[in-house]
Amino acid sequence: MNEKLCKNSVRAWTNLVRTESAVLAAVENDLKEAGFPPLSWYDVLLELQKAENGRLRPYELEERMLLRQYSLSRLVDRMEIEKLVQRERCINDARGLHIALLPKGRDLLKQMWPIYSEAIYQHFAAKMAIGEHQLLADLLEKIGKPSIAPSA
Amino acid sequence: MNEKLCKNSVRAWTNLVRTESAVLAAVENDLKEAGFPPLSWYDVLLELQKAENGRLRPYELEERMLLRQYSLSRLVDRMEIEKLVQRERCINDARGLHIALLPKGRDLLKQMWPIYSEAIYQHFAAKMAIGEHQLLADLLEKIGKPSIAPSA
DNA sequence: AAAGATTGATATTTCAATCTTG
DNA sequence: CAAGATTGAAATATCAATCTTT
Repeated sequence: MNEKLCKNSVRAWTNLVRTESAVLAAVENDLKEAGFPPLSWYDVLLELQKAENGRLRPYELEERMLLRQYSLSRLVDRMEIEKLVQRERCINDARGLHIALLPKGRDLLKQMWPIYSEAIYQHFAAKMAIGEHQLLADLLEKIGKPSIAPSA
Repeated sequence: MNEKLCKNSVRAWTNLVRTESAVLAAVENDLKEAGFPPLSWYDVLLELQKAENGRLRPYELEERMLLRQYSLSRLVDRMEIEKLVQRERCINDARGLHIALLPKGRDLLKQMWPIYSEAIYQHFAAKMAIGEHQLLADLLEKIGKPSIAPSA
């Protein structure tokens, strides 16, 4: 152990990594069995749909999806081939692009949700009591935020 | 949404995936900056150390680490090259192997823990209040278990 | 045929440049 | 030079087939 970490901290950490991995694999598997692409594709489409005008700059997508630049660049390559999204030159800043959601991408989003939501329910939500969903959501949100006031 | 999923269920799911990904990336980054191999190497070494005689069958490691057979096979290849572990023929069952922890692997485990535990503390444990560590650990454990009595 | 494990071919991710514009 | 984005080469992960033993 470590002077700063108690048994429950380590147990929480281990469970976070193992549980996420197991549930995510189960959900991805359900999507694949239904003939759908990976969750990362869904995430791109969803972020674009939530955005104003159905388009975002690559760096905005990277921030929201926690991806590296080069990962996203190649993900967009594949999605562009399938006509789900489309790169567009940016007017304000000639260094940049917009990634735009295409109709086929909007359709895929709609088709995937029934399978995806059922998988989330089966492999994740159904395991907890009602109040625990909010409890878990709040706890995890806390972990994502800075722990202490940023020092100079 | 979906008739079965409420807003908090979806929020919990999203936070689980995003938070795990962000914290894991931060921890992996600290290990790499200290010149250490990825966490998956640590996990293999730790499971072997916890096991009787410091050795396990590949399929036992796969179960404990949630890896596919072929992933582990190649992971062990790399670790064997570094003399951290060693494959040994299995006496009882000639189809199988044992993977044995070597002294160099035991040392690496010891050297990595200070960096690893500090990273868990900084990026994860320090974000929560004392009682919340156990709360989170228990909640996540629940999700890993079967939801209903298995039907026939 | 099933269980334990590995391997060839392919897809994806990662690192380290690279290119273009602000 | 820094920011936005991409790319070649190398590392890793995945799928499907394979091999050996039960």
